[in-house]
Amino acid sequence: MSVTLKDIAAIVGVSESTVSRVLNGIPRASEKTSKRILEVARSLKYTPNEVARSLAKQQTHIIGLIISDIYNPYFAAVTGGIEEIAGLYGFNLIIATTGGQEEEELKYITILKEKRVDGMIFMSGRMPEICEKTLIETLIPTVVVARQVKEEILPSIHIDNVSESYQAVEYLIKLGHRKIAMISGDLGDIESGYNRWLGYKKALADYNLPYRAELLEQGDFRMNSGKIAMGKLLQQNTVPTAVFAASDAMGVGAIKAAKEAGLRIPDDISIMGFDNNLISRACDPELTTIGQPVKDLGKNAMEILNKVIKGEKLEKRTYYLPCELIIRESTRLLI
Amino acid sequence: MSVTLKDIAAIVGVSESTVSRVLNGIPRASEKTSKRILEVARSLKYTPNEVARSLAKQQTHIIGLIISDIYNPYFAAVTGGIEEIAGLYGFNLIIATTGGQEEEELKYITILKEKRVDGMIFMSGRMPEICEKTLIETLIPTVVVARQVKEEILPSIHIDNVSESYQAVEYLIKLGHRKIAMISGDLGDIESGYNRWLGYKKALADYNLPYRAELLEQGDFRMNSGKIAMGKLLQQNTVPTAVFAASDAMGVGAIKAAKEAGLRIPDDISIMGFDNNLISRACDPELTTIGQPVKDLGKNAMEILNKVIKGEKLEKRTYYLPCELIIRESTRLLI
DNA sequence: CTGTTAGCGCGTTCAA
DNA sequence: TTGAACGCGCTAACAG
Repeated sequence: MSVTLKDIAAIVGVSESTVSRVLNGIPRASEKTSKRILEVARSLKYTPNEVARSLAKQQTHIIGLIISDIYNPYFAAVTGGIEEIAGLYGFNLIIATTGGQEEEELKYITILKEKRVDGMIFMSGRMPEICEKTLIETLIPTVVVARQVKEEILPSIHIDNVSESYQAVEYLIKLGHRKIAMISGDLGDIESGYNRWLGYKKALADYNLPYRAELLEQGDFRMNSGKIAMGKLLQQNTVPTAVFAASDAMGVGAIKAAKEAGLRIPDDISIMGFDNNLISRACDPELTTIGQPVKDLGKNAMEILNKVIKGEKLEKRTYYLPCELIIRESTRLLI
Repeated sequence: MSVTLKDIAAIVGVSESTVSRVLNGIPRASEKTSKRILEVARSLKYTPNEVARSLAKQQTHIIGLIISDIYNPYFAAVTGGIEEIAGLYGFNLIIATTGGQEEEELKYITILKEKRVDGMIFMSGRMPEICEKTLIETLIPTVVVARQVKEEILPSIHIDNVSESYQAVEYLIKLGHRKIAMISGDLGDIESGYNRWLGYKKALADYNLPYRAELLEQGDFRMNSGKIAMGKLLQQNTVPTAVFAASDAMGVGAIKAAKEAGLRIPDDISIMGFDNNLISRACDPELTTIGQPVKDLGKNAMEILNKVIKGEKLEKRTYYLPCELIIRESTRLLI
């Protein structure tokens, strides 16, 4: 097939190990043979066989990423962040998409283990117990992204929805708003629903603003529900001067409704949306952003994973994305 | 480390080769030992070492994907398509993003060769000669996506921009439109610019509609340029009843301008955009689509690559995505 | 400074 | 039906 160490050794008239050392830049071989070896290697277009090397060194320099869906821009962004940092540390990325199906997830955990990846990152909508158990059993360094883990064994990283939502609302308050409405998602969704609402409530409390039930509308994170919710908000007595939506999609919906009602944005009303990276960037590339982009979630995950692989001790098992705010100013979302 | 064939062999009291055969389902070994081997393997949670297997069999079951940017939903979609089909054939995907930089591209071609991937898919904004040359030299089965290749060596697959643009315009014509404007991209861009414009022109000609220079405006594929272009189109004498934009982003921009001018869509004017998957889906998940999704580009690429890997002969070197139309009806893009 | 030897874990003849 | 032996390509420990 392709040229090997042996071939080079034969031509130069030395042993394989000498060639290996020279090619790996290991301490001083005699300059003469060293030079000759490099020459021959180049002229033969020698390409080291990483598979053989992996077998010998028991490490593949490959990270396995288990993800539910790459079409989703949110996941794509995180994936990009992971790849970026992985490259920095000399890792390549194998991606495995599961469609969020447990069966597929288990299948890929096995495949990645067979491939002897150096580490894994698991990011899915849910974190089935069986998957967590299987991941732990592989003994392969693994980091879980954005899901609460049962056991405190696998390190995980999350977006701190409470704190970020808090800061978004705080931002509005500091702009002078007093009547701030919220379009939340399903409050049964602990992270994106309940916790974002919690942050909203906390911010109001801390700034001594009354929490008014009529200023809360629930949606389903999708655009149309935001539009409907906004419609309701506009029809009641206390019309808000600002609205905070739990997803950017709902934020866009809210903008739609507001404009249809003849309101100007942001002159008449400010609308802010929690960035899920689904819409904002696509709709307006010029959009100003505050805080860190979603891809940092991936970057951080990979940084943590790298530490685990290197055997460094982690300060904690549960990390939160150390960011200010992942939102965009709705005023720029105008279409 | 982990349990190997040898371990199992020792316990059962047979040779490694027997274990290997049984575990690989190779012809009949005596049922008794066979069963015992499987038992032991399971109880020891034996996981075959794919790295060793790769070395022995000289195939890794890995496909390398070289891509400029995973954040771009267009590339993400193609990637998803590739992964989907790759999985079907038992391949895993290593992704390498290059930011479109030649240097990085060359670097990754080398890395993937070292990793002895079974095949590669190259998809970038451009196709530098040096990259093409390097790809060919690797002797690894490779398929190029969406770029014209110099040599007729590497098989490639493209979107047929002329034909699709033609069909988009034809669609509008069949809806009864006679004054159809086009917002093109940079005509210096052969594929997305010139060819889409060409399809537009051809369709008009085939249906005996006059080509009017004043109905053509150029943009830069981005939303804002579409808005500006639309503004100009609306200020002249012959106001079009339909507009075809060379990108969905420009289509959205056109919609913006039209609405600001007080036009209702699609009642007053129809707007259609060439789908680049950048905006449409994000802005309106309910959007009706015509034709095949972008991800099919990836699917097809992987199907072709698989044939090459299997050693099947290809009927041709240059493929076109066998689709009708990759567009979306602008009327649903309304925001 | 360099060669020898011994793996890494598995697949695959070729005999037995 | 099964086992022994060798090879895949490279690394690493130990002599020399």
